[in-house]
Amino acid sequence: MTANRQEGLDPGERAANTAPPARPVVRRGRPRSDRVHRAILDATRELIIENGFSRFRLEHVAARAGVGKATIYRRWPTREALVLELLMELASPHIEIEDVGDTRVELLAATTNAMRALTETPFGPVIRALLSHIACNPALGDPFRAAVVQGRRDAVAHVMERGIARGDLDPHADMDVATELLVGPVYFRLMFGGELTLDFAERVVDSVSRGFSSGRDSGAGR
Amino acid sequence: MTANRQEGLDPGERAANTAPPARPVVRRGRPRSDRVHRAILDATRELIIENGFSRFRLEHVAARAGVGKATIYRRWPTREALVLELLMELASPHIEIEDVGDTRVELLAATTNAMRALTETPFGPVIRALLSHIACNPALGDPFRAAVVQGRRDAVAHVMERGIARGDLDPHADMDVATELLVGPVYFRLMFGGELTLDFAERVVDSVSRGFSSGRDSGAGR
DNA sequence: GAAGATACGGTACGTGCCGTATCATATGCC
DNA sequence: GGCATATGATACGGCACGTACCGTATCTTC
Repeated sequence: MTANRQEGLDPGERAANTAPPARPVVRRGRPRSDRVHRAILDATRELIIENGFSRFRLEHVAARAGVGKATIYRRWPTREALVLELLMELASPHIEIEDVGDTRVELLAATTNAMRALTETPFGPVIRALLSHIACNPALGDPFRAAVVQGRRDAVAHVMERGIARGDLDPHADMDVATELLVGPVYFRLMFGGELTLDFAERVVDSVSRGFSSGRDSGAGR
Repeated sequence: MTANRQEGLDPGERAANTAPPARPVVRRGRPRSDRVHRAILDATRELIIENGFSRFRLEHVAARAGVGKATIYRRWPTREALVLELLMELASPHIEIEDVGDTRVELLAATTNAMRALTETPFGPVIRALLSHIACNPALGDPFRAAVVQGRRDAVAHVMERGIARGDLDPHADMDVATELLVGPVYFRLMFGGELTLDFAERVVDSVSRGFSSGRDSGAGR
């Protein structure tokens, strides 16, 4: 997420594209300060956690970061763009699921990774404050979904494939809803209350693995 | 709005509680107009759906409802309180799950009720806009959880009990995470993208019912 | 039926923050 | 050393906030 803020003066070249715009190799004049960049992102994180997004003011960011307002606007066109960069930065470390050769452990990791990111890192308070905007504002939601959510889906899909290859999972297990089943409950509790504990994660994973159905033929099974 | 016995309580005194701001029954002077109350809530619903919560302006509500701004502030202390009342009003019709004698149908109803409320009624856009506030602001979240979320939990619990009694569900099926498993995926997709279709609901319910595990002993099962 | 109390639609006001513009100064590259 | 750009500061018009008043309308109480 670093090293791409090059608004404005860049001649013609960059359409709003997915690829991080190649920074022009030669750049005359005073270079932008990495210290300023970090200070702004840090202040953004702190203030969102303290006040939520609705009371999040760029003027407060500038004040806390010890920076002029214009310096922020020079780097990010909107406050959504600023917050998106923060969100990506915080989310990226908690996506991947290591192959440890044990399907249950890996399924559990899908749930606990999401859970611990929410409970033990600043990602939790930040995304909590941004849920509505991710859901309502495509400028924030679309890039977030493309990167973070899709990353999680891919990670879960790999776990499922490995589990099926090992014979631990039903080959007909529904990959298309696996992420929803493993991670959805965590976000449900984030929004609507309830403990986010290891015990909860284990119950979720066990239920998803074994299912609710009795052995009988009638009723809940397909 | 229901009459509510409040004796000598000052009308401005009431905390933001589950009940609408009920006035003392005996009240001198001109009474508050129910027509105005409705017009404000209707305008609120329309404007949130049209513009989302972030561009939701009380001045627009006043204009569309044909009402003075002060009239809104006289009834609700903050715009969150106003929107909370709307939210409660919209949520209540989609909670209960009828006993139809068929466990799968009832489990499916737990998921589709939540889903259809989000896709086919104004509840969807409204709660989407309020997710952050519900997650972050106890003044909004606590009453919502107490009424709506707990109501859903109870409904799901009854479905589970009936399913167990019928022999369709494993008596050890984990009630404590059932709501999360059946409804969590729906809210996950509301926030993070993906279709909210009947097919999706059926996949969720079938997966929860049958589980991912193969018949084998190793791996994913408990 | 009169008097008092409160709600009503409307308007004006001070405040806070937005996003932009423009300073003088600082800092790095040639 | 000179140039180009970044930086912190400040000022600006604009919008919506939340409050405080109007004059009027509609109830209850006497």
